[in-house]
Amino acid sequence: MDKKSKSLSKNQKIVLDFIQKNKKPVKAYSILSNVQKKGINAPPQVYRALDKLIEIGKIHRVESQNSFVACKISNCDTPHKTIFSICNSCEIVSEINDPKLFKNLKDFRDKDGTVFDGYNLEFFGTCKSCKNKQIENTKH
Amino acid sequence: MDKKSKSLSKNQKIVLDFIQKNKKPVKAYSILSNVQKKGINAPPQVYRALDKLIEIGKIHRVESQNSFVACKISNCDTPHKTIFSICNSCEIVSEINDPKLFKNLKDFRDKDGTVFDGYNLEFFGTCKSCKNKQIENTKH
DNA sequence: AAATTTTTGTTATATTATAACACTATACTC
DNA sequence: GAGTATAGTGTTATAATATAACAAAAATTT
Ligand SMILES: [Zn+2]
Ligand SMILES: [Zn+2]
Ligand SMILES: [Zn+2]
Ligand SMILES: [Zn+2]
Repeated sequence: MDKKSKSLSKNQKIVLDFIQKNKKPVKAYSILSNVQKKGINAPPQVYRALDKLIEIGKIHRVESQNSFVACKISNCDTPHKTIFSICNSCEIVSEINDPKLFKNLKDFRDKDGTVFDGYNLEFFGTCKSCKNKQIENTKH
Repeated sequence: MDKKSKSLSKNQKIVLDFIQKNKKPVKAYSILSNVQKKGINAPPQVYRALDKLIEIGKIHRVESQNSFVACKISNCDTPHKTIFSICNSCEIVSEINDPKLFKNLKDFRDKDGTVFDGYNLEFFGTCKSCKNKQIENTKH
């Protein structure tokens, strides 16, 4: 029985459910205030659930934002092998599923020949929607 | 006159000097406590200097550690194009200078064709020194 | 020298995350 | 199924990281 098929605890379900409902990444204290009606009262309850959900790969942490987002890649059952694109303007985050890039990163060795267990890659730019808005604004 | 050749202010010099003296990344409040004797009294003074030093590429932020490290790549004059290897055990950080990987990341486009301004890549593993220590320990 | 921009110093506060402890639920083992 | 180990819960307090806001000084530009 692998990690993924183990059933989640009550708090883990509540937190995961809230993260999955959001298109954008969410912050820990935003999660907290949104799930208080479900009986989660304090930060440690949220952070514990987050830790577990990250460990089993259901969510990822967006390091540059201190935020958390649901995994969008069905077979992403491990944590710490993540690639995101992040819009500098609207802060929307997309998980990137690019086989060639995966391979490049998986095969990477440093000068010593050290193999790495995991990685996190975050690309920064302006998303299509924000770019269009900027063009709109310069027209007027 | 490019950003790099502009001379640094007093506080910027103090903070950069301290970061460069350290082999490992340093935390903001560790910087603060270590430079108080030089007349830097409060967090904003440190964070402002850090922001500027990051902007001009003299230092980088290690996102997964909330820490700051001097740039080790002479021609790394832009921020936000960074690759690090990080030891899970001793937390030592090395900036990676790998032309092939640079090219892969520079050339990456998402499905939309969006071009990215920058990226941050952090590899996680066990450094050679820590791996050797682990082997030592299993011997006894 | 006046105006603008950058940097400084300071106080207060916001945001993010964990320590510690007592207790409960679930899973595992014999 | 009783005993035991493991994982999860609830709670309070506090640690660690980062920024807002404002007034003053210094450096740079015009
Ligand atoms: Zn994923
Ligand atoms: Zn956007
Ligand atoms: Zn660098
Ligand atoms: Zn190490």
